Amino acid sequence: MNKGGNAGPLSEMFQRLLDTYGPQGWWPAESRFEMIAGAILTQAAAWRNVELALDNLRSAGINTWPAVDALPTGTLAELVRPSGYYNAKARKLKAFAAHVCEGYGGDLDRMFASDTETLRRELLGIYGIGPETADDILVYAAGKPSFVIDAYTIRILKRVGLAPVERDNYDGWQRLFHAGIPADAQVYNEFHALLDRHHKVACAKNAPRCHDCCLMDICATGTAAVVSSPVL
DNA sequence: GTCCAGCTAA
DNA sequence: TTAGCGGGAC
Repeated sequence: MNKGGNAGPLSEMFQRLLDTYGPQGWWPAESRFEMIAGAILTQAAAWRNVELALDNLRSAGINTWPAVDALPTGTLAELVRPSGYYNAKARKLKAFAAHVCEGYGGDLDRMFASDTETLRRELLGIYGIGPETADDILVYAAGKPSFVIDAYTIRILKRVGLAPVERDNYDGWQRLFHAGIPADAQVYNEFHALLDRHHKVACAKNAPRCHDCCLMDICATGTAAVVSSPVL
């Protein structure tokens, strides 16, 4: 038994990434409202475009869930247009607003008072909140340890040579992290942010820059890529 | 023109 | 399991 799970390959990765890039200071939003709205708006969209949508909401004075609750869906859709899928996303924002307003009088602290698993199930029951968005909200708004899995996370881990014990799906990958890293919201927060950073600077989907990658010596793909094509 | 990518509904 | 939802970057 290793001390607090600190000797496993995931903890090794975390330390390497932290030493290389430093703390990332996530979530990149101005307020808890913008954090949660951003988590919904960033579904299948680049954060750059989400910022344009958040700017529109801010300019329109929409900065609370009761304000979203009171806004017509069509008006909301026009404001969030830059993030794409704007009609669907307006409906999702309205669903979250209705939930927090009708169930908790618009008070997020009251909604987030329950334990991690209870809150996660509750979030997944809201229209438009799937596993990744639920975990974004749990870690970055509620401060609860529920590891965020995204396409970048899975791509980097597969290249390094790690895989879930069970199914190759969201829950399987999340269980891999929960088994290998102590349940600490701050650590989950930082690790996910570092994986995003690593994807941007080194482990991109196409043409990863394996030279000077900080994980090179523990990466199954990187070491092979040096002598062949760097594209997986 | 091609790529990117989470969720719902069927 | 797959189609539909849409924008912006390149």
